[in-house]
Amino acid sequence: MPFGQAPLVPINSYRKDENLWLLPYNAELPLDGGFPEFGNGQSMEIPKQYDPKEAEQRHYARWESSGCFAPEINRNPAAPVFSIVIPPPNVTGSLHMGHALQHTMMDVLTRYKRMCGFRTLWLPGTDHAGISTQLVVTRELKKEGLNRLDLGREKFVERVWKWKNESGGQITNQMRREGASVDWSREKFTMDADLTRAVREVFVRLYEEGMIYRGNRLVNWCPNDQTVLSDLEVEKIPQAGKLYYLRYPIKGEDGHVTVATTRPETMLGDTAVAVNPNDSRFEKLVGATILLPLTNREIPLVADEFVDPEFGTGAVKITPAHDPNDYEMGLRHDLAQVVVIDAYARMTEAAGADFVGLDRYKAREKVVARFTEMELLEKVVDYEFSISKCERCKTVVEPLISLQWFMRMDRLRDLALEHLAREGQPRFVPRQYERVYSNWLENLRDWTISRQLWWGHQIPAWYTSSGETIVARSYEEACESAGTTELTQDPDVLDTWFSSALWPFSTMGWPEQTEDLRVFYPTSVLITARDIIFLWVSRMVMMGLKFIGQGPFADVYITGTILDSHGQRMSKTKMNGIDPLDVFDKYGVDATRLTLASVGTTDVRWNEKQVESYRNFANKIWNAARFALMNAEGAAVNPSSLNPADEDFPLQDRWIVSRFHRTTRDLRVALENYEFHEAVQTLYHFFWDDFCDWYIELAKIDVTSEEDSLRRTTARTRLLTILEQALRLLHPFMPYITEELWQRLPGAESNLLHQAYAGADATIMLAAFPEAREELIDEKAEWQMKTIIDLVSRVRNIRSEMNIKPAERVRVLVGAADPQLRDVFSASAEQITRLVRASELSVGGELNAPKASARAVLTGGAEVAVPLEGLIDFAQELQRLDKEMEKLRTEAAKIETQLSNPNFVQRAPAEKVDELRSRIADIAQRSTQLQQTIENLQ
RNA sequence: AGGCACGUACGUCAAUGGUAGACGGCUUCCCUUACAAGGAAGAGGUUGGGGGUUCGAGUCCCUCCGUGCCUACCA
Repeated sequence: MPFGQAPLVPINSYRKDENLWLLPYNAELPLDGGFPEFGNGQSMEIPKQYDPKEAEQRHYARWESSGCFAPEINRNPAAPVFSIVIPPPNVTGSLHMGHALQHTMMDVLTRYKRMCGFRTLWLPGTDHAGISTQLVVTRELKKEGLNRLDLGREKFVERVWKWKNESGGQITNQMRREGASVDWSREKFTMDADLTRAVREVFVRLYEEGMIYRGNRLVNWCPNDQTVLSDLEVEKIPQAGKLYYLRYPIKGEDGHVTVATTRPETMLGDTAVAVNPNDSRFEKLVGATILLPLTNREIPLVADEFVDPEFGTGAVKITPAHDPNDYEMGLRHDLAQVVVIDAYARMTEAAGADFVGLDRYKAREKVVARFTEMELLEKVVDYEFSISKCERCKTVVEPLISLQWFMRMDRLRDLALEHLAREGQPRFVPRQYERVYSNWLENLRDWTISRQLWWGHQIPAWYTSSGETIVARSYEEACESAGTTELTQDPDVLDTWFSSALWPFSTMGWPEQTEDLRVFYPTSVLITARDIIFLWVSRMVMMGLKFIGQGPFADVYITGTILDSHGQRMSKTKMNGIDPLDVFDKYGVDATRLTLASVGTTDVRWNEKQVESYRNFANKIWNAARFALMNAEGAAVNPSSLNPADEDFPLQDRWIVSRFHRTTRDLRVALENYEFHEAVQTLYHFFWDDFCDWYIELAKIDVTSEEDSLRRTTARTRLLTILEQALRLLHPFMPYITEELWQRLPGAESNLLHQAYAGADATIMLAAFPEAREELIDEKAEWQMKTIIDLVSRVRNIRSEMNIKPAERVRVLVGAADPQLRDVFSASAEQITRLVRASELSVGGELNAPKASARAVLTGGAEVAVPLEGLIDFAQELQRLDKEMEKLRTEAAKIETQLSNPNFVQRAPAEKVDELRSRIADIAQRSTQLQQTIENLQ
């Protein structure tokens, strides 16, 4: 069971008002029926604290089974398309922070576009992960005292499938917990029959075009995993080592040449010594013959530009069979390749009778000992260099000459570079990765695609008894082509990344020209981590261009990395990983998603406090909804109630509508530009600051009125409607809590769905994402509210600074010369009175306050006074006003400096200059009034 | 060795070249019937150092210092 049933936890048992209200549906989870029924419009008891587990258990199965995730839910044939293919996690994997991060972003976009009415597909699946999976099963066998050779290939592969079917893919259940709105009906696995078919098709076509070939090359070999590795699967690790200076005698002379090496044991396979042709020290020696110690071989001294005269002794030993550079040089000089190390990193017979069978490191000691005996070891110095290790098992890789399959990359590379140059695709976010990507492509070398494993796509090449190679789509086709059934298939499998490279189109049915391929390819965006730009992103681009003729995605978004709290990378070996499932349990999925969505493209340290604050935000949403629902009688969600053209539209309503549309606009822009952090900030502040702190407080008087009036119903309707709209904005980020609350709102029904989903079950995930209506962004209302907020804040500041107890009522006097301003204050007098806890609020043209008052000057020139007869400490008040004055002076000084600079006035945009002028005017007016106030006090 | 990124409040991070912000933490006050996982009011910054471009630089350029990451065929 992926997510266990959470027990009901008594809420906050220490609290005096502990409530044990139970939701009507606690006894049974509605997993079988429709969406839970909530009392539409009837008042109901709702817990004070949000329990995320409740909602998390309730909705996912419902969404999935009612087909909400599948693009078919969209009934609009002309709908625009949005598609993403998931970077397939390893089938052996379990969810880690990196997945959770990427999935959150993909889900946010997918849910957003779906609500916008797009035909939306997010296609899930897993990767067969060749080596990892084979190792997992091998370990399992080991516990039974078996190894894979005991079973044989066929049985072993069967066993891996069994493992895959039983234990693989736990990550898919974890993704359900995340709320990922992927279309499970299209789930793929890289070794599914149809994907295997695509793999073979690609292999055969590339082979036929000469882009796949088999040959002997020096490759990276892992002596532990017994397989070849591509360059990208090898990691270079700096390491303290030694540099050995070995003397090689020169034939026919007394002298010797000294070479420096980090790997003395390879000298047994040397077939030359090389020097730089321009190195005068060795000029006479080029062409000489060297007597290679410990062997009976004579080797030439050759000249090659590659040799750096500055390094070591200027003379280099050449071992073409065991070093990549030497290999290349060997080809240039037609040198013999003497293989002295085998696949198990042991010395071969060619290394000589004294060394055969020795491990490479034992052989090293022995070579060094012999050189010492013969007095041919000149010196040994400490030396730091990079050593190549197998990325997976950390064994030191051995360069070996081996018969493998390779893919020529030159033409594919050119396709990708052209795609970038001509169409600017893929577009990388952030931009700088474009260069990383293109630089890598430019230096691309052939790709070793065969692996000596059993688990994977076996190479579709067969050999006849006479050694002929047949590459075909199937055994049958191969037989036909060979004219015999006596064929042996190549035992190797393909690099896992070969099938991954085809993922964006193989998952959509290619090579068939399917409807999915036509509709959903190319995909809209790829969201992934930067470490697979080369391994995966570039290869998908090349394959997509080659086989479909179009790049696989328009945009590539590269996420940052989540580091641990000390700034270290999270890793299994370091045991410093944070398990996203633990975070879900502790703070809820929605809060975790908000945290993750706030991670941009740079690395961030994991900060649990951040999750906690978003958990609090979820609770805030819950309680705002709780308030609305507790006061919902007689009202229901009604979008047409938010038309400010209607009469009787109080300031707070005009204002919140304006803020809402501004928020919607900013949010949409942020999402379209992948500015997730910006999007979250925008939502957070709209909901908490605008909606909760001000709108609800201002609307409270009407909404909670005892009397059943039209005014009350209207206020309630608007509150519910704004809330409903806000939940829609939040939904892509916080799918669970928004659905949970939405389902409870009276009037939240199928008529709110986007028209593309007409007829579907009512769910917020199919509700229309709000449109930003510019004409409803009301600058005047926002300015008016700003003055009210300013007034309220000033009075509160006075109360706080004067130590007036919260319970104590004060008189508040406002003087405003501007009649419009007076109207604004008067119209909202009731609300202001409540917010500043005043006994009385009077608004007049000028301020007639007793001397013993605390005062403040507002933006726009209004003044406010709080009479504090007997309470006021004049010295303290003076200090407070001085501080205020100081603030104004500092600000004024800054602006003055700018305005007094003739260059600024001349060259800055007029708009900017005007802005500063009006600000300075406002400050000047306030300063004058403040100064007057201060003088009156003295 | 090259390349890229980063360095901003006590912490973690934001800021199309135009008034440096958020969240957490901290101080003071408040269990005010949506929410103490809350409310109100505050304190806290020469944006790593130095130079330059610009009317104006956290932002662009140079340089130095620190920190990460990636690429590379110096034995």
